[in-house]
Amino acid sequence: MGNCFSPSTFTDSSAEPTPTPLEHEQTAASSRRLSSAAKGKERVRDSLSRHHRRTSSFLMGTGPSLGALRTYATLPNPSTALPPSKLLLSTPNTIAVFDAYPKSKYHFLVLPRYPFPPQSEPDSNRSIVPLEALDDLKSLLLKADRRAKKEVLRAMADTAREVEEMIRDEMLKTEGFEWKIDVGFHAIPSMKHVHLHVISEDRISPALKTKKHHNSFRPDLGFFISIMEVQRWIQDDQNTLDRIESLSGAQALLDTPLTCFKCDEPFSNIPKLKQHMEKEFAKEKEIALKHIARHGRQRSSDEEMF
DNA sequence: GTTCTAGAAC
DNA sequence: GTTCTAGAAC
Repeated sequence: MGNCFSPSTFTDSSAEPTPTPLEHEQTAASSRRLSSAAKGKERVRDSLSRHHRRTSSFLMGTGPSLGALRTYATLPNPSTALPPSKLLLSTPNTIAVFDAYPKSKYHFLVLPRYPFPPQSEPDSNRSIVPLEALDDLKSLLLKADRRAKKEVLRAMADTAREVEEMIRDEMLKTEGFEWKIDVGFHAIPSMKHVHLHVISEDRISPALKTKKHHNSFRPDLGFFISIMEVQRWIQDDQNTLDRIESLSGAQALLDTPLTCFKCDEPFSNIPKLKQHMEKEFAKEKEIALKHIARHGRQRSSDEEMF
């Protein structure tokens, strides 16, 4: 696997800079300003409607960054269309991609593909869910039938497990020990197309810059929802509308005061928290490496991981 | 989702 | 004076 897996390459896979033709348009417009008042008004109107189209496309998640996942998920052949710097793996029903702005040392997204064929015929172009049901978790809960929900979530969970194994291999290679990995959804995502985060539990990354970043991945807060919890909702037939209401109410959780989610220590700003997370990781690594030196392994064979 | 930046916090 | 956050723009 080599360094194609290393977090440092994540930054290479980050989204292309947003093209900004606005400046050019304005220059061209101003050079013609005196030629004709009527044409001038026309240009202003054009420019305004272009601006509106662009703004609304961002809000609808079809812009260059907010709509990227939908583009990936609907590719007929992701492994030829996407470079290895973006695509980790693909199956008939799912793909796993590098998060363009990883919030930990390892951070991937698992997406259901569309069309999403039934497991019985993986090569068919038939989809057991409409595309609208794959907009986000809420849409999946509302617009897919129970059987399809379970199938989509199971396919995503299976791929997430595969991604976890790859991450653990890499952890062992680069740090000499393995640490926890979280698998879950954001209650309120900002990118279109339902995506499952597979993220190592260290929160050490240059792209983690704000309180909201940190809070949105806290495993204990409620904004980050483990896939096992979502699968329980469906398995136990819990009221879908109640679950969706709880998702919508999660926005306020992001304003929770900054504390280390491992030891609860409060911090007055992000740089201080980031320093602390480095220390937490160093401490965890030291303990794990000592344990391995003593026992020849990180966990005993009859013990559950973590 | 990120970037940019004004002004709050220090 | 510098650091940092939060809100608007994209």
